[in-house]
Amino acid sequence: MSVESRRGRRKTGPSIEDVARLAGVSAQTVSRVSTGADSVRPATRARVVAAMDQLGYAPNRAARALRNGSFGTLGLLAHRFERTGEALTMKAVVEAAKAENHSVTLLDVDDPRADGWEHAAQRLSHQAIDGLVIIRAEQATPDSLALPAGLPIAVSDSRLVGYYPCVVADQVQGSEAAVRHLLALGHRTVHHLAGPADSDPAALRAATWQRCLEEVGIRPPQLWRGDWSAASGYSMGRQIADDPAVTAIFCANDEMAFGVMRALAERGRRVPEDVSVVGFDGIELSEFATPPLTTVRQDFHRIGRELVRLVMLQLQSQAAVSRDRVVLPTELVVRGTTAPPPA
Amino acid sequence: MSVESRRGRRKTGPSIEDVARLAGVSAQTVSRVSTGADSVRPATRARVVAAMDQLGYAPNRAARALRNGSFGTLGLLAHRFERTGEALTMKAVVEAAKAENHSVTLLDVDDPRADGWEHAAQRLSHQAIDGLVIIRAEQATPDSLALPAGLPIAVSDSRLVGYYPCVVADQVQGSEAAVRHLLALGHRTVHHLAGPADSDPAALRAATWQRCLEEVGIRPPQLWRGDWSAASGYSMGRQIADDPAVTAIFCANDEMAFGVMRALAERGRRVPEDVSVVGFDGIELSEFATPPLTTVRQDFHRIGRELVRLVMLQLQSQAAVSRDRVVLPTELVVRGTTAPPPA
DNA sequence: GCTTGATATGTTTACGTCAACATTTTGGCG
DNA sequence: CGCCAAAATGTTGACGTAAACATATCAAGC
Repeated sequence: MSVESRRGRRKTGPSIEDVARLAGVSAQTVSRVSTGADSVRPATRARVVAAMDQLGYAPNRAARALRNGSFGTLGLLAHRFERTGEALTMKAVVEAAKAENHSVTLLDVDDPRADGWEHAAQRLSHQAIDGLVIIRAEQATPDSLALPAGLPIAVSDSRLVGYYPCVVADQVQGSEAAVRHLLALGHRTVHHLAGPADSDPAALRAATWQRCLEEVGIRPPQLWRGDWSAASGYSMGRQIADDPAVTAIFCANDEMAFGVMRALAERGRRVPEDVSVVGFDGIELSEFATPPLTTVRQDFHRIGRELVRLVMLQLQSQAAVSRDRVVLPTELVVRGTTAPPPA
Repeated sequence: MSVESRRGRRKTGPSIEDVARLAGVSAQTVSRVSTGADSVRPATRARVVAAMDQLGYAPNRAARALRNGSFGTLGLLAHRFERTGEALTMKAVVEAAKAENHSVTLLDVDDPRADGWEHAAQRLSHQAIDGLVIIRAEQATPDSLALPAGLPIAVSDSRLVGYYPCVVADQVQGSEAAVRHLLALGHRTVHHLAGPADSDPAALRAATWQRCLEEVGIRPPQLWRGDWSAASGYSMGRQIADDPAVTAIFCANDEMAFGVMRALAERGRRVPEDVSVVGFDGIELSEFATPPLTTVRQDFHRIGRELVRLVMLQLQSQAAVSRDRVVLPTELVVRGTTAPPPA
């Protein structure tokens, strides 16, 4: 039968019927073999399997999804997932989902500012997904996401925390460790290069930095703000580097720390002899900066795994899952960019 | 009706029938509105749309896929897609697919060495995809991928090139530019830190490096081999740095260049005064290394777009697409890590 | 060999959608 | 007003699968 004759449909592979005919059994028996279930005599099973192999049969997922009402697919909503942290989380999500026999469909949001999230949410309902993982939905607010009711969801750091089951890294602990480490080295104050204002983790890191200083009676200096990119770190760094009073900079992520370090180098200020720098995230390259970057490591892999766990939990027990956050520890990794201030 | 009563299926949203009933039309009319097609009187259309909104109707994608024989989904097969190059390509693939109204499903391969690709290919046939994009399938060979016949495919740099429609960056041109740049600066020879032996792009870069040297009568020195990671660059770099004859290193990617530069710094060899370093890829952070890394930029975004284009081409015209490769230019970006050799 | 209870297999049906075909309504024109 | 083509809407059926139910086959005990 030609492709055209089939009412405009694209050709599909051999069906369960074809296998049944060849194996001399009913379609249902083939289905039983295919789902691995139930009681099928070994001889029959072998015949069916042989027929499957011969025809190159593979179950039609659309039909299965329609029949079962589930797709075996999780949606992954993110923007800028080419960033290291997002990419690592994503990787873990895919792995964890695979362990649960689910695949992952990427849902991109190009410009979250311009109603991108709404559009993504709109498209969502048209997607074939059983659950949704949202990572770093920075500009998204609970209202802006008109999510289908009953769709299992888990979110990572973002404003959505508290509205959905969520997984967060311990921003506070990590930021405290970073600031206190610098103070313990003898720095009179610590400057902060924050992430964008609409980012929840950025706000948390900045607030913690401020509190840590105030707790020891230091009035926090002017806060600098970047957009997570190394380029923004560089352009801010050029300004920061001109202030001789600056001896310690806590950057809200590693990329910006790279930018800052380049700016410092260009201004002839040595790291760590003249200025100490701390990053956040613990990306692979942070270890291979010159000198290696002191940073706060987040376990992105575990974040991804936990996100999937939360979604699968909702998927399996219809019951609602606690909206409390799962908090994962962070860890200060002291390397070569921090030292006591110049005498 | 309760969820349980529905024969164990998970609940699905309102169906086309529900909308039809509420709007007082037939299901087919709702379908027409939903597909945007055909002739529906404005008044009728409005009634249907209102009913859709009221019920929060969204077409069931599984049913649509079953009916149409297509899923509106592309598969993206990769391993280590947390790497910068892969992540950027992926991002472009998702964007381009979205422009074609397709979503992207991630297919991970954990350990390509141990029959990972076969498994991935196996799972593939169980996936609900209309086409497949393979990026950097390093260990995969055409034979190891028992891909469903007739599945539109496009591959990026890998051994699969030549077997499927493919998109590659111009490794040769980029590598030539890098090596010749170093020679032009006056270096007596150029060392090479290659990628893993089973990588096609790595082999191409190494071969081009070798040829460029031989063409000007230089006998290529020992080749060093890493695994793309910064850590491998570092450990190789520690050995390379001990050889005082080394004044120029062409690294097969930027991450390894970072590792090499840290190793050089630890050994007290200055970049670029004592040793020049060139990377490959042009990742964001390369610009913010200290000093900024001279590298060969690849347009990952364009690679991703082209991959999708090739798949969509096959999807639309049943005709087979040329298996010739689409070659995209690369560009040497000279920054701060290259200089004439020490006198 | 016959009954019985278990185990293996077959038959029917519905999942939600949309192409094809059938039917009704609309509007233009004599 | 009535006729007819064109436009709008309705009816039917099939896509491939698997649950529910129905039937057939089997092994064991008497």
